[in-house]
Amino acid sequence: MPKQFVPVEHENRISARWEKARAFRADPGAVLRGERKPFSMFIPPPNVTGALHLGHALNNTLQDVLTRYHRMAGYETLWMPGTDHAGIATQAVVEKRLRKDGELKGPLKDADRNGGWTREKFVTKVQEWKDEYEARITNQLKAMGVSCDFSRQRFTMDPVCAAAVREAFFRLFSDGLIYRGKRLVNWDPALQTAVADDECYDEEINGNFYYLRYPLVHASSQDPAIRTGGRENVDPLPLTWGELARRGYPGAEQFDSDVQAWVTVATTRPETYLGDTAVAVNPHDPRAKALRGVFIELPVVGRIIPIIEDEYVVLPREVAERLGREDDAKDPKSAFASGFLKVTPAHDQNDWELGLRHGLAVINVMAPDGSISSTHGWSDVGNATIFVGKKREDARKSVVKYFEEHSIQGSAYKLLEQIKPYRHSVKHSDRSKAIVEPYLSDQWYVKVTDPRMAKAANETLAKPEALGTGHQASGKAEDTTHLTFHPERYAKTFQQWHEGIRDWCISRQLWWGHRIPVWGTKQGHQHDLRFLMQVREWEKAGRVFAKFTNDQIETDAGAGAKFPHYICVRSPDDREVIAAIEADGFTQDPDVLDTWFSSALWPLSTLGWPDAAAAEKMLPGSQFTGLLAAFNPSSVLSTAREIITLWVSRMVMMNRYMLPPRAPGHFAATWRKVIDLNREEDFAANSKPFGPDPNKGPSFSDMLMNCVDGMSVEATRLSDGQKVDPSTLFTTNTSSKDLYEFRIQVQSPELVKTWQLVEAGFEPDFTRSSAKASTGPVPFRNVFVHAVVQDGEGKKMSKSAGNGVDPLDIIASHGADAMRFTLCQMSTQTQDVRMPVQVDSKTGKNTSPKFDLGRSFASKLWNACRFALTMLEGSASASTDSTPIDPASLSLVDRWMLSRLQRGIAACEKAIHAYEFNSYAEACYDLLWRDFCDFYLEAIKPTVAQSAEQRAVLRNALETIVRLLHPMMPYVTEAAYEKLVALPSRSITGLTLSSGRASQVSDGATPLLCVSAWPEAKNLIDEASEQAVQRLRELATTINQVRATYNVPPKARVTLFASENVRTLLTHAPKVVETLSGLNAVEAQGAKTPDGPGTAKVLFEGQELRLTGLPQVEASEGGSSEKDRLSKERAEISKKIAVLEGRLSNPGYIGRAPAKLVEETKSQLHSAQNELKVIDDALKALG
RNA sequence: GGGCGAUUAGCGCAGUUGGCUAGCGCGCUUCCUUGACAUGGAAGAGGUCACUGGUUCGAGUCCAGUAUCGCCCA
Repeated sequence: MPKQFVPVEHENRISARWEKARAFRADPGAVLRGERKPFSMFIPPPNVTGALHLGHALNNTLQDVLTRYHRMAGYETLWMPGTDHAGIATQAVVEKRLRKDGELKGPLKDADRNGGWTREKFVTKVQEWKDEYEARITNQLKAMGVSCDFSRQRFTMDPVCAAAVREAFFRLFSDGLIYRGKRLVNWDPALQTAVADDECYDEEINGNFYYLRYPLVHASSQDPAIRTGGRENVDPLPLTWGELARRGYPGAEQFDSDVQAWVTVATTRPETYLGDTAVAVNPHDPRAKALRGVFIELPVVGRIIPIIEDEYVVLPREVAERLGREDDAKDPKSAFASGFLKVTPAHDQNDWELGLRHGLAVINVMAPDGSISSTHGWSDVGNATIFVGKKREDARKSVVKYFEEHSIQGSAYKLLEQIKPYRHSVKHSDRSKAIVEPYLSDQWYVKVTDPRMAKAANETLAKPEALGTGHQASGKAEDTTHLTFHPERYAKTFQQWHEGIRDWCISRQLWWGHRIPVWGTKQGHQHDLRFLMQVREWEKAGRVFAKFTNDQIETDAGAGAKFPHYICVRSPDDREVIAAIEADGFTQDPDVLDTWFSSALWPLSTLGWPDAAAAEKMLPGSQFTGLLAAFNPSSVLSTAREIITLWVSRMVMMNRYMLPPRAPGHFAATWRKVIDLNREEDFAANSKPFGPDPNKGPSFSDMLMNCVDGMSVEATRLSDGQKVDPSTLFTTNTSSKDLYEFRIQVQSPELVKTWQLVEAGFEPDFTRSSAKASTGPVPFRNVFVHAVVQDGEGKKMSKSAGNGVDPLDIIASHGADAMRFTLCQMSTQTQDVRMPVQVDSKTGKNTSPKFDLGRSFASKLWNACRFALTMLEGSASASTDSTPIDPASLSLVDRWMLSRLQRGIAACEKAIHAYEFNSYAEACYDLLWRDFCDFYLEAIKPTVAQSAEQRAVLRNALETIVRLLHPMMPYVTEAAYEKLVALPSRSITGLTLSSGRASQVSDGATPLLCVSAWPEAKNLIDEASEQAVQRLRELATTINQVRATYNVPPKARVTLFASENVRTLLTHAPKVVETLSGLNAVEAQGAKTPDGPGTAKVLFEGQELRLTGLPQVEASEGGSSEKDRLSKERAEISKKIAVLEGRLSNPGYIGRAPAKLVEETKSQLHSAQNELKVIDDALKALG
């Protein structure tokens, strides 16, 4: 074996072995035939926007630990890999790259200015980017050593995923859960698309509060102009300060009574005043009463708008204080507030809501690029054309300038009262960095506020008492509708998210993504009646779903109904429908779906939903059959905190909505298949028996004729929808030949193996409408939320901050195992973990000293193997005995080692089941380093060459440790296993190291560890041995302390004079302490025990032993350092005695503490007092 | 604004139903290139467990409040 473990010499080679053996390929049949329990996970698909970072490395390491552990523990494991198309992010980076290369000029979607970029051409370009990064990400994952089933890798825009998106959209649309809505959205004026909240970030900017004076006028609320926001036929009369004073307006007297009065609004965005449709005042404001029924004439625009009262308006601080409203006065905004709020429903979220409450008009004054525009919903422009066409920033300057240069009519009061600097946080778009504009636009929404969505998601948190946890063996009723969070507290985040959820805007004005499968017409389109009747027919056949604002199409359409129509087309391949509706003037919606729409379907689409057979046709050579039944619900989802709201929620809603409820047991309750009895092969195939054993299984027709218990079968003739008695089919009666849909209802899943249904071509029934309730399974039973990796200062790692660490750099410098061990080791239950970042002076790359720990640990394992191998190889021929060794026949240290192994196995299992990865790492560390290397290897050195039994224990112990470590450190353990497995072995009763599936799943070389079994131990715990070894190690430490005190050279041997009691202990472990503490002999203590220079007293368990053969140092020197040591020890013991005495003198303690504890305290005190006495004697002897 | 987390040795962190004389790794000091491993070994220094109260025989641990830092959602 080479002296060092050099990761690069093994990693690729071992990866290739795994790949060749197809070691990570999941077999749904093994689950559905009941051979193995399933363990499945869906990878949170990384964005193809960029390469993986350390956060990914952490998450994927933890997932791999879970996967590899369960694979070894005998589960059929599927870890589904894949990537996400990340619509807006990827489009933005590709646009940026094209601009940088000079290939793209002007706005992408502006055909006249973009240099000939069409949608198709651009998508091809993005596809290239995606291919590049998908490959890069896959390579990174493989370099990390993860055991994904790469043969099933998916991409959210591949044909299989696209089919799922299409079907899900169609169903939601048909069920009324997708609608078109006009709302304020976060608008990115640079990319010209709606963006989600999570695609925005807040950043503080230096802005201003502008104080604008709005002149008051008389008007009537009956005036149509006010309701519509127009100004026609209105000739408003100015309202003067004199009038306001008479109305009781505080402070009105200080102005000339014949001057037109005004109110001052404070705003950070003066340019939006063009779209104001009201001014709001707090009803508690003393000025509010006097303003009732008063109107405002917007300068330049001339629009007449009302003054409304709403509690939302912040009171100015001095007003709030005068009113005694302390909470209001504390609001930092109150320092800037004028008490009057301009209301622009089309350009501010809060104003939008105010507008809804007060029924205000909504006037959009901007174009999609953020410039002021009179063609996007603004008609009463008046004299404000001077602002039209200006960009937001320019418009702001112009408006301010105008207000500064103009005054209230007939007075010297400027329209601009003042400007105050104001620092405030503003939403920016993640992708373009542009300031987000709240923008009124038509978008598609999923009605997640419907109980079938949000409520159904929250219902998963209520844990049914009777059901077990997710991983229980089948046979009992299994819980498929409950979700458990780890750590538990995140359930609250999940729950509160759904309680406050708003409908989900799913349309994005992008080119990269799933095109929305809806065709629409413009308002006023004239339809042909016969065409509309045809649409109805297609709708009945499930090929389209049409939405009309009025459902009376037969009558209205003929009269040329004037409302927008939308038609959702179910299949992208339905050329007939698409051609017909396009001929009628329908065009497909240009927008694409939010990326999360396809991500939400990830647990479905990756498993071939909705149609496994169709998916297999799309990808020749692929296998989707049975995947969904076997692996959904999956076992656990491992993800980051912010993902709970973004992704977890949506997957839960979709899975529950789209999938049929599960039968008690594990699989679907209803199974469906369409058979064409016209076709000879269908008839023949389905008349035969089926199942894993063609000779034994019930025949298909038996099943159909209700001959199998626990099932009921119904058949429907598709041509006319008639129910048919299944027992009349599959005869030679030619009249029965037709297309039939068979539905099998499984009542007792134990009686019929799901696999038989799958093999017979049945699928869980996904066609049944789920419109009434969501009762389907959760997509995963557990959600594990991992910590966020930060840098040493607690800052988020990011490229721009330059504090990111690239996993590939760490793999190159330390090895994948070292990285993985370190990540596990630091993965605690807290929210954040810190990773101090340093720049490597040699490579200039970011790294962290934390990874040294992992490298040392891998190295330790390698060297332990090397030593063990020299011991085992040298004497390999000595024993060919194959009978298991009885642990009782073994030596003390061997029994101790076995006992530690059993505890180590249990500790690892407990930690992994609890998602406590740091505990798992720690358990491995202690077992390998502290127990196996520090003690066991040292302890057996004198005897192992002579003892075949001890060599067997050594080999078994090492192999156990290698197996325990494998999920965390797959490469070094696999490499070590290659060496170990070549040696003959002899088993030990109670310790099982099974070869698992290594004989079936192989690359033809030595058996692979990754498909071998997790170690099992029983009846190996040996308290007595553990106690004895504890004593031995303490004795060795004590002697070493004395040696250090007297500066005994390491090679020098000393002699121990010990009591009978101690010598008995030592004989149980011959030469162990001798080796650990450099003793040349152990003698009986007695009258002849040497004393004086060259000797020292050793205090052990309250006894005084003696060491001789120490260097003849100056008595004073050795004595004084020994005195220092003893004094210190005395102080500690005294302190301990004080504590223990204090405790025992407390009557409450004696009375209330458990008796066992009190006894323990007493004996502790006793031995402490004993030790103190010995120390005092020793000190006295030293003078 | 709502929710959550953190605060323990110079640094990074454990400490899961209260029993602790508070541990681990790195770093630091002294010594050792002993035959698996210097990516190692032996010995050692270093802490009022953020603060203030409370519950309890007993609090790093439970409760209330304060401070600081951070995250998520608005």
